[in-house]
Amino acid sequence: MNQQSRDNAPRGGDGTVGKALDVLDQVAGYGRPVRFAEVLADSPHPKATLYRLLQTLSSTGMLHYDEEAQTYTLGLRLVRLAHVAWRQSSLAPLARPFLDALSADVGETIHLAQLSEGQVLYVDKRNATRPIEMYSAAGKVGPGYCTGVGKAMIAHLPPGEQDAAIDRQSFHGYTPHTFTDGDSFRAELAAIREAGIAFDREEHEPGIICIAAPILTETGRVLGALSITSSLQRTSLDALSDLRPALTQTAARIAAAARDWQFPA
Amino acid sequence: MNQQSRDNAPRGGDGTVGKALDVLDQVAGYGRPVRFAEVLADSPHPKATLYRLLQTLSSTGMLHYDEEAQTYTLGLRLVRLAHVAWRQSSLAPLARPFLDALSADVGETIHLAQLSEGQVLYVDKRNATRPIEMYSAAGKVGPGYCTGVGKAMIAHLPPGEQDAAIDRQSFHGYTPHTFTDGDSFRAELAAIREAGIAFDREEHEPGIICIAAPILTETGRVLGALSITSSLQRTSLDALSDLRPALTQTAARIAAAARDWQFPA
DNA sequence: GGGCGTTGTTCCATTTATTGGAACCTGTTT
DNA sequence: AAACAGGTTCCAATAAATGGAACAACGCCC
Repeated sequence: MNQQSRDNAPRGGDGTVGKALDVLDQVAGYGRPVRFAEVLADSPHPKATLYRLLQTLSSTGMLHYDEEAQTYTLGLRLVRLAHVAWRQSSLAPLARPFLDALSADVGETIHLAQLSEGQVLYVDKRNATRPIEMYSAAGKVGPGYCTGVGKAMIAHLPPGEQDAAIDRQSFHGYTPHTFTDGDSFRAELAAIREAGIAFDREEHEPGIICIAAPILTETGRVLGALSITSSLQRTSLDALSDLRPALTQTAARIAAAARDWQFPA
Repeated sequence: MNQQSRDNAPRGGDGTVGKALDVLDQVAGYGRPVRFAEVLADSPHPKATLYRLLQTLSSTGMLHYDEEAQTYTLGLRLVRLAHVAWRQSSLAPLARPFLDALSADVGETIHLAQLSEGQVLYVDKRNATRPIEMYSAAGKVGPGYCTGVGKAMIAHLPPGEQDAAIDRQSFHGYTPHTFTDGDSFRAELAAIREAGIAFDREEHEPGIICIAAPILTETGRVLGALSITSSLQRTSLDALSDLRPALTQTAARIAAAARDWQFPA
């Protein structure tokens, strides 16, 4: 919620549908029921326009209007759609056994992420102590420019998409180590592409470091990224680097599984 | 997927946004990557219109277009939105402890459902043997007119919404016991409202029976429904009826929790 | 290798929906 | 009673969606 409002810059732009979906994102951003006036205050649209957008979204089931409380909440139609989206376009169901194996192997926190609108969407997670509840991890969003997984994915994007992704970054300085401008970030991306692996050197949270590898198809397309995260209190970047073989091997296995598993039809 | 294609009649209708969302539903309905021509074949829209609709949805991140395979899949933006929708407008997170208690108490399969567009959306589930994986249950959709939870919810809808919900039913005869027309269904609804409880007498699947109770606010608004399901091999409707107190008590507790838990803000 | 059907994409005048300023309700406060 | 804020409706100007048809890009069969 805090960093979401900072890094979210959806600007779907395109036509009426884009505007409607932006409103949807906005309502989602509150994370709680909201009244018309609240939405209006944060909206670029005039009153009547926003009113009808909300009405349209409600009548289509994407939003739910609570007449008692006069508030809008996200609709159940979204949950329905997302269930399909999850199984269909997320690596999580497929990668699960590989994550389990890696987790048992290295015993550190593991993230599986994909790129959504230039941001990092965590689709699965493993914790050292005990596995964290699955759905709570799915759907969490983080910045792309200062996380290991984000940098690993953006670094391996084709040039055009990479530029688009960089344009979407907000470059907020979370820590002294955060890249805060496009130029130094591009240099970092080049280094990552060279090395085939990305590090998070306390760029998002102080004391938190990680090593991340992209998950790529045979043709080099970015499917997602995998990371092993820890803290400086427990380990060091050098020590994390020792886990690189396990990490890249798991990433390769997930990529292979993704290739074999298109269309059971 | 099988019964989904039979009972799905979203017809969001309203304006351009409604059409776009219908296309989204359609793509979701395939449950796999689809090509343009496939979508076109099942679409009421002319080629050019559908083309731009898909383009718009892709550019907004609701759909993802795979250039390699030339296929459309649901986009990750949906997963992102749905995560919020799940926590915000689903009873599941709140009802979880009560479901656990009921499950431990009665030892039968338990469903927690909500009404979405006239259909039943299962938002949580407990199994007698061992708890089923949570997310796989969330998002599953079933018919409203031949499930215990569906009938319990529709029976307690205010008249206008009830009519709208009945209009959305497809009344497919799954079994000899299924209600297949609006009139007999309305009579059943009246009986359910009278009794305060609904039974599924093998109306959806042969041999499967259940007892279901609505979850209502103090003002009588339908929040969802709760059911205990079993099979005729293991028990009977009479035996299930004995569980009625446990069921209604749990439903009441969930309703109370929902009342207390609006806006922690 | 040249026709030829299939699939996907673009064009553009017509049609239709969206827009937003302003007026209008409705319940609440001073 | 009057002022007020949050909601809702109207309607002509405006911008977007529409879809028929023409166009491009393959792959396939002869």
